[in-house]
Amino acid sequence: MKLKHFNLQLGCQFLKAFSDESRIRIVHLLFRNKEMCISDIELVLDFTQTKTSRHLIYLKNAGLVDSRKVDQWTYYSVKEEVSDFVEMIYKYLDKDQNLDKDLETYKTLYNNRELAVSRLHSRKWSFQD
Amino acid sequence: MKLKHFNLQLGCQFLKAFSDESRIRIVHLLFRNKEMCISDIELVLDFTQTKTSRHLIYLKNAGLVDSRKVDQWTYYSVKEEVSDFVEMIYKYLDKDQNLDKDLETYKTLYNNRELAVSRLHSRKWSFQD
DNA sequence: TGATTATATTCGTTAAAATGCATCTATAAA
DNA sequence: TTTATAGATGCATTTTAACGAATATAATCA
Repeated sequence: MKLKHFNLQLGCQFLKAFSDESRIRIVHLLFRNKEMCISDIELVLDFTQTKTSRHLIYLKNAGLVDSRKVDQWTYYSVKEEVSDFVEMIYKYLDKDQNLDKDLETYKTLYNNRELAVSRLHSRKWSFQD
Repeated sequence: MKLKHFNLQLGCQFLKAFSDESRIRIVHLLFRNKEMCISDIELVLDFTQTKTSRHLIYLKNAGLVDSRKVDQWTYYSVKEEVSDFVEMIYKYLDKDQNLDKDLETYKTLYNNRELAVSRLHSRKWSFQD
């Protein structure tokens, strides 16, 4: 954690963000896959668009994630300043298999090129060629 | 953490327990002072009786604390099986000074013999003598 | 036994959180 | 320019959480 002004309220805010199972699963995906857009998270976790978008905005307001816009997609990622905190949390939560299943689902969809990020990555390849 | 069956739901339950500032302060006191009764926690944190009792029952149901009855007092303590988890949490939260203030308040009241636990301890001394 | 003290619980209120449906906006593609 | 897609948001609903006041219970003490 490289946060300059850490206090009880902020810690409480972070922990509140992790008090919801949906958000735990979302942040886990972001943490393992670097960045993801709303529609891909929807697909992997089988959440509605509203639910997914709202949780990501919540996480952004809580100071846990960043976002960047690429064409019509908004890619979210875990903020660098809180990566220590997030890593600490998942050191414990990772013992659960359901989180692994989410990663498996992600991989399958990614390999089948059903995710928006697949296209982003192949675009990167063509830039590199 | 020496929990045999740790899973996402349990982790979520633990984190939910820490999503409330009052509970963060309560568990902090228990963690640092080994065990405390409701009335002492009330005094130190300036909480009402109802509020204090309910949060402790919440924490007990969540599997984070144990309780033992001594005369008319109920002493609560952090469960041994989750002490690793709790320690991890406070490794981050301890950066906040407000938690220190609570400990100071405890010490002052303790030294002034205004806490029920003071009497419990002096009873222990007399047993040892 | 009656009074006191510590804690739990019942009842009711208020606030916050989670979520869906429908809609709006922005961007890209046809 | 129309159409399609991604994402945000307004509105409404349901659930959950936090909390106080009053009361019940249990144990101690005079």
